[in-house]
Amino acid sequence: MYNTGREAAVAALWSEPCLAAMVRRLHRVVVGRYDEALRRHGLTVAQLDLLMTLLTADRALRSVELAGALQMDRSTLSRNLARLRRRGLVTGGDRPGAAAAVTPAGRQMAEDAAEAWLRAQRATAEMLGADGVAALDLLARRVTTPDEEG
Amino acid sequence: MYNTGREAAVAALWSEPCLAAMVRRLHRVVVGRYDEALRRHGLTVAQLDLLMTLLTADRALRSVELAGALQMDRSTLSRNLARLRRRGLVTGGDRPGAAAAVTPAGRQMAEDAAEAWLRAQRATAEMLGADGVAALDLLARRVTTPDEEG
DNA sequence: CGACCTGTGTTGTACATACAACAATGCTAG
DNA sequence: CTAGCATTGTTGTATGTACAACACAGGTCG
Repeated sequence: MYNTGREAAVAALWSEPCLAAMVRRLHRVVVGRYDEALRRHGLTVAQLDLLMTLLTADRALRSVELAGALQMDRSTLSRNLARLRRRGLVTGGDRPGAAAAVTPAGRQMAEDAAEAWLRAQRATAEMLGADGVAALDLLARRVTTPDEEG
Repeated sequence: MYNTGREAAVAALWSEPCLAAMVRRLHRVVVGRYDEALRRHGLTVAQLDLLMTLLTADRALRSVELAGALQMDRSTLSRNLARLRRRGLVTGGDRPGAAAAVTPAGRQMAEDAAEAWLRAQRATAEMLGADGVAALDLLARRVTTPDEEG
């Protein structure tokens, strides 16, 4: 008999829940909550994440390092950074070798959004449950590439 | 002393890892893997998910039901569906009350992609580990709204 | 029968994301 | 000092996502 691979794969596709589908659903639900909470502060959770990554880094980061830290594509980071730059929330990072930095205005924006962020953080933790938060921690570690810097 | 809320929130923002940031990172890494595996078959994992949701549903679904099942916005589903419709992979779902259905071509596309999907599924399971997969299962359940149909 | 309302799908706009291709920078070798 | 070259940032294009606002049924009530 001629088969195997394909038919087994088709059977699995029909019967096994797709891990990516689970991740996408989780993403829509969780990110949606944060974005809703942050909306009136004029930030998305993606933008806040970028700002906080820069603010809490132990040194100034170039674009490529920031992209590596966040495990996102250079081009994605370039556009995210450009949006914040246009609004005066970050400077630099727009030339090879130039580090990016959060401006005082950017820091102010982040701090002004802290309360809304914390409400979303708490509400989400409650939705997920303590074991859910632990599960997410585990997954985040599993997908995080150890940064190779010294 | 005057404070509390705001300063505590700012302190938390600086010290607590953001759950949404973890979810976003997980999303980028996992979905990226599936999309890469599926690319040469002309499908994204989002599209495959949509097709399989329709194919495995126990009855024909209208757009609003499909959006509910996937917990995504009506407008998002409308565009995703429109892309597949333009390629002849689904029909219907374009008028209030009209159910959407996968065409034979759409089904063929999904089945042709099954092996690539399964490779990504297995590789991802290995990356996450058995406990990671269980963790993701738990999270998916926690964010899934029980559909209220009867 | 016709005028509303309600629910459903689409469209305008904006953001997040990635791949491919391009541009700009800086280093290195000659 | 200049010509390559590798690295890094941007841009073109496409998808996925959501909110607001609009368009389009279908049902109800007068």
